Amino acid sequence: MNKRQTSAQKTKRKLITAGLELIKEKGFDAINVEDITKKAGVAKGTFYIYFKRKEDIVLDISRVPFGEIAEELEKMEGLSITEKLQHYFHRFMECVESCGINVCRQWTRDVLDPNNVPDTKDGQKWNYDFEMLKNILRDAVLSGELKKDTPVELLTHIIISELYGMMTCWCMSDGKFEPLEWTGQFCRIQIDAIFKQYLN
Amino acid sequence: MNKRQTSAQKTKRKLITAGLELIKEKGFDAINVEDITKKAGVAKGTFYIYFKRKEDIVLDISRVPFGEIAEELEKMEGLSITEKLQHYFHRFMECVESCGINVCRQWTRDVLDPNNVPDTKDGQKWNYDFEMLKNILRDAVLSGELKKDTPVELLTHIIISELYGMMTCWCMSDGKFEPLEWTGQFCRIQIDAIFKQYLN
DNA sequence: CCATAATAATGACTAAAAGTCAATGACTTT
DNA sequence: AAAGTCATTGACTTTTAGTCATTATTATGG
Repeated sequence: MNKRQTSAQKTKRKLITAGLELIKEKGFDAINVEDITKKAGVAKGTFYIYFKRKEDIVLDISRVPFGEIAEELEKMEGLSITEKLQHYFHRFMECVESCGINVCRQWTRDVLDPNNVPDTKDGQKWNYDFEMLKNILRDAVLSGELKKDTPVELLTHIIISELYGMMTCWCMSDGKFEPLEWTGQFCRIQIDAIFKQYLN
Repeated sequence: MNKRQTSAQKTKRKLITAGLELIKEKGFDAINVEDITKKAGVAKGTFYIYFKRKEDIVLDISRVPFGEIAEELEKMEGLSITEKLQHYFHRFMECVESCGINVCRQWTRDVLDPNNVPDTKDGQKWNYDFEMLKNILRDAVLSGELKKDTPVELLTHIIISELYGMMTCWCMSDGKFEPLEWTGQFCRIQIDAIFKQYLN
């Protein structure tokens, strides 16, 4: 990587860091693009080199922690499908907690309309949770862990629905409960109920 | 009700109708306040007599169908708690479908931050689903249908999380599945799993 | 090492639209 | 019928997202 690419990466990182801090503290609607660039120590126009629209920075902010979980899950070996999902739920809510309610709010707002989510370099929508979870379920079908007639696509939607449901509800309630307590108490039950009929 | 009040009510209804049609068709972000007032046949300023902010109209738009369900549920007699909730899930998704994806998207965006949700005349936040569901669960505890140590508040959050999870997921997937099929296939399972340990 | 090309960064500027408010006149009250 | 109330208006202000011609910096190649 040459000097130019390094400094460009550095600038983007400065924007993401500044954005994260400001959104966490004040909320997305309460700040403007210039607040972010001032905090990052760059000019306003620079923001639009790295992000097409103001909202787009939130996807990059959350891609850092949430992207890690997806990688973890893909690497994981020797666990049952339900154990894998329980782990995923737990880590997801850990990220929700660490990102904070304002970031989660705006993130959810963004992904509600996939047309507003820009493709990344590798041509995937941010919401690659979906493809990743679907692959894991499909593998479980192929390996015989799940029955052949398992409706993989629908089940994937249900898992996503559980994850984003928890997050949405947490935001709506203004953070009235502990995400991790929640997953601890109910994830197992929900996942077991969903998969019961499809486990071999 | 005198002539003034009647005409004011009529104007508000015109705005809500115009707003619903435009948002359904084009999406909330793609229209502006003047589009709505033009369609309703009033001046721009009139909008701000009835709604503090542009977003606020969406809450009134969705309050019509979703408010009805809450009333239905409160009136319902002679049903078990799980039957009541199944009915609620079903009706909720019926409303989701009839409102259409653009309205649901903006509605979800709005309620994600309760601070942005204005109180209604009766001093309640829009999200009175929560209070209503909590009351139903509390009644079930009092009547002995549910155990005394049922964590009513937490269970209410979980039900809300299931409802809004389905809706969020539907919006995220750009309407890739049928909400009613979904509830038909999975509601009973989810609700049974959640309540199993608390039923007497 | 210098000339030229390529790219990153700048910040003044434009455009769009949210939200305000003083003025108007239709309706209500006394 | 005079005074008062309140819904309505639309021109105006304000805010801010997003653009773009220009400048600064780094890479390239003869």
